[in-house]
Amino acid sequence: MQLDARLSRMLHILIHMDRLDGPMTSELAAQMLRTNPVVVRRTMAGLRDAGYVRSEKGHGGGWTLARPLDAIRILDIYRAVGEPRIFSIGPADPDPQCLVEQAVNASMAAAMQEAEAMLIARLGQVTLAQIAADFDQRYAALLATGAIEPLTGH
Amino acid sequence: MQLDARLSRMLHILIHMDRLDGPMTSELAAQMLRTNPVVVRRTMAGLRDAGYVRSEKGHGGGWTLARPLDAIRILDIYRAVGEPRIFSIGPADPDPQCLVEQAVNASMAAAMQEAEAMLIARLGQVTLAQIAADFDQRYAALLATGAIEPLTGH
DNA sequence: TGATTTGCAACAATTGATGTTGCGTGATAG
DNA sequence: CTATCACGCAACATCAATTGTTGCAAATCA
Repeated sequence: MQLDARLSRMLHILIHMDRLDGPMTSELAAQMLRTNPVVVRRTMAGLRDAGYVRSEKGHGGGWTLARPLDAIRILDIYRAVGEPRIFSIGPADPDPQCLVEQAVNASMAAAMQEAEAMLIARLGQVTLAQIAADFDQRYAALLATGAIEPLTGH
Repeated sequence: MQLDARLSRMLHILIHMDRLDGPMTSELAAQMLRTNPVVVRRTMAGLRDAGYVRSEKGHGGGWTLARPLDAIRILDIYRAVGEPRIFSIGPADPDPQCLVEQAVNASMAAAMQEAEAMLIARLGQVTLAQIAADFDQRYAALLATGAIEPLTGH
């Protein structure tokens, strides 16, 4: 498998959702993510169960934010999508008989747990509102250069 | 794919190689790793090219260490196996047009680069001799409990 | 009633490490 | 000199998890 993009995709969609008035359909989200509405529903299901978004069926239905962006941290979404595996490297056998292999695993696990703890801590410090603010800056900067027109979607 | 165990496997085998007098055949290494000699040769090829091991063909041939364990860091082996991808999570599109997605990517990349830098730093601080010393402690501890007999392979 | 939209199950596609087979090459023993 | 051993390498199969896709049921609203 290549990279697991579920977290990135959800962050992306949630910020768009915040800027949209009215619910966002899975169809629209899928277009933004260049994927399939089913993939959107499947991934978003975790966010709904965790209370970060709501879904409505039928006419005028779709997805809406259940909390403001400043009340959602990246870490919250990471957990809501099921805390996917962070590392693609790891031990051959997590609980080996061989004492050499046990020593190798212990050494690697210590280093990786430290790195993981740092990453988790970082994800807990950044809110989606901060990412949205970064977007606003990028948008304003592009406007200033004349590279894009005001009000032409992002 | 599940976990990429090439680094762990090579660390494991290199320490065994150090404790063995005479070359280690790919066949023996494969038994230790519960895999195939071809997998061993394929993965070990990088270590040979980087100068950490030597390989000899024919009768009495096999693999031997080219440096003492205290002159090999985990980081060296990580690089010798081709610096495999560390994270299994990542952006949907590494260079998106969408400014929202750019902001998301920037935020995630910053956190992940910090974690990666910490991991790399840790891997650069641990030598294989240190892991071997940890093994020796585990071995002595098991001997003391009477759980194993002296000189019965590990 | 019909159109819209989510919910969900089932299955195919994709990707990269890993597993496997086969053959060539070099080295050593006898 | 021949047989055996062991690496080198190419080619292909296997596996696992996300992603992609199809189909159908259920709910909502005009």
